[in-house]
Amino acid sequence: MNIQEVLAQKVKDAVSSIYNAELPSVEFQPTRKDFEGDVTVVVFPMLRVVKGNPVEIGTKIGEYLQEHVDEVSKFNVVKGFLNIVINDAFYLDFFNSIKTVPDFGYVTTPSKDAVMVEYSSPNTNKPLHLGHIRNNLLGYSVSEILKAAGKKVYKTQIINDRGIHICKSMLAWKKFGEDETPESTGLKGDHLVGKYYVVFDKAYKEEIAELVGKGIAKDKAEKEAPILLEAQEMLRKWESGDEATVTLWKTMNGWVYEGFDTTYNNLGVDFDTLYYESNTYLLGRDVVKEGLEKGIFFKKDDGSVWIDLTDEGLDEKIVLRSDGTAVYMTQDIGTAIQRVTDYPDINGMVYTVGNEQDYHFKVLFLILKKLGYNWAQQLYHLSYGMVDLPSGKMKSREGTVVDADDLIVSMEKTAEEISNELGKLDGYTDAEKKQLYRTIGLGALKYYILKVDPKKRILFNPEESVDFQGNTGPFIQYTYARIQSILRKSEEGVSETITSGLELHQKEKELLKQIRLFPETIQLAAENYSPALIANYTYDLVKEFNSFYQQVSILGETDAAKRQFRVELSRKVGEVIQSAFKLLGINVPGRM
RNA sequence: GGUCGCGUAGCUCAGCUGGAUAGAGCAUCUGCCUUCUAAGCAGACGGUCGAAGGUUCGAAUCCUUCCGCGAUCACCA
Repeated sequence: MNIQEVLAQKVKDAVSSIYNAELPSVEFQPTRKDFEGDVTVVVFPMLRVVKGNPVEIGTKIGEYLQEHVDEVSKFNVVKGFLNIVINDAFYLDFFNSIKTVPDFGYVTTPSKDAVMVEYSSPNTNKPLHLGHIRNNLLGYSVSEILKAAGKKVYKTQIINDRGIHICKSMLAWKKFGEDETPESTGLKGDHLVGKYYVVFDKAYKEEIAELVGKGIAKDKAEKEAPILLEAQEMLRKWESGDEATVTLWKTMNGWVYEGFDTTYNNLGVDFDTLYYESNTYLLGRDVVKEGLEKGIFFKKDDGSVWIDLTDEGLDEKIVLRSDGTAVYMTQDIGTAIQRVTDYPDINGMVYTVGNEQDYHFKVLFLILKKLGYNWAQQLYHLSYGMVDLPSGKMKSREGTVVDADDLIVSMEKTAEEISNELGKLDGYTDAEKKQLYRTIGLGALKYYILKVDPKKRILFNPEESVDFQGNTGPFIQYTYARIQSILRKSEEGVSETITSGLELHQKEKELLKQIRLFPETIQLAAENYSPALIANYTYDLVKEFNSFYQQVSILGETDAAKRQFRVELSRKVGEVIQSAFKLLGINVPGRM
């Protein structure tokens, strides 16, 4: 039983024995820094059951607790708040119990149920940009958090590798590409293909302008521009399996995948399994037919199939076109079912997709529920806000995107500049330095994005570089490096002996309190699918440690038992920083 | 117009399952490196928590209305 449960029971006992009244529940909160105490009981809610002066009630309960609970050493009452001081022995016991636990905070016995987390899911016609970075970091981090909370996780994506937009790049390359390849140009494959996506758009716009110049209406010109018709023809050829088209498609997608792999690798994200739209876009049609027979869907006169969701406060939604072809929704229904078939232990899925698709997922989940899948109760749309620039939305065709690869490089460069300025890396080889710049640069970028509540939009200003001071990744990494430096200089290992009888410094106590919160923070982050909670937790821990570091001498302490304890405490803080950052996909350096 | 989300210090964000005097970082200013890494620490300055009502002993937090910003409401994905 943890201390809070003990206290809750004892408070109830106190009220029962003093006032002969039954408390339904006890409300706790951490004691504010301005008051003495570790945990605070709020007296006000008790007034419903116990009539009287809150201060007097609090005092009586405090006296009772002090007498009946070993861990309670002191108390004070301010207004209706009973502040309780927990004795040092309790914190030392706690520390002894976790000191050598390797993955403290993680649940290491995974549940039988698995959850599949989908993220990234790019189109294969252009390189990844900052928006994808947020998606990737969120999806990866939430996967790691769910794992740490005891879930079995499959990471996946659905690669949008077909469709008219893909044909546009293909066609432009075929017409204007002059057989360029990643090898011949030195361009990364995804960037090369992206270049032709832009080339297409330019040619398309020129054709429209030309047609409009001949007196054709603009909307008509947009539909009849020859290059667009040609792209549509190419899509038809692709769908009918035309060999030359399919070969070109395979070649260019191959370039893109190679490029994506590099970016994913640089970003440090990975996947357990992949789904390709070209394999799944036909899925779901059979399911829709079944659902039609069961009366879940209905057919309109033109043959298109719909679902009526007006009872749920939504509209009617199409699930199959009148010509019998699949829409986005059809495909997603099929893919979801396919995934559960492929991985029968799945009970729940997380879709990491921007909030512009909130409505789509609301509908998708409802449809799957109506189709009677029990796992449909466990679907979650990890909906996140867009990443905007000061100039507004990023648009790849207009070249206003922040390219993922460029951004990573520029973060590394900034890390290098700052490191050189500070000049603390004597004795590091060039390779070690390079590795470190990457760790720090990526740490800054990842933390910057993950510390924000997923559902909020992010305004990214490329002119102002991401900070390396204050509430940032590098600040936390720096603290970790400091701890490692202490450990290198320290002679002491982790002692097997129980630390007891020490009088704790206030800063030590605060650190132990913060460490104690780690397991529940992981659970909370998992329940809320929020890496931001982990980031904020880690920042608080690190701030507390730096304050401790500044005020209390660790290696300079002459009392051997105290020194040993402080070294071990520092080591544990370092371990928690590392564990927490692992959940964010951020590495920590031994020096910096 | 309907639906959903957001609005907290000059800027970027915490806090939101109701609790004490609303917290950090950046920026500005003041101290602290002959002592464990100053990417640090300590402090100052900075707020009608978008507005107005309501519920409550108590509201940034819950409810209603309004204002502002964004998204969405395709036989696109």
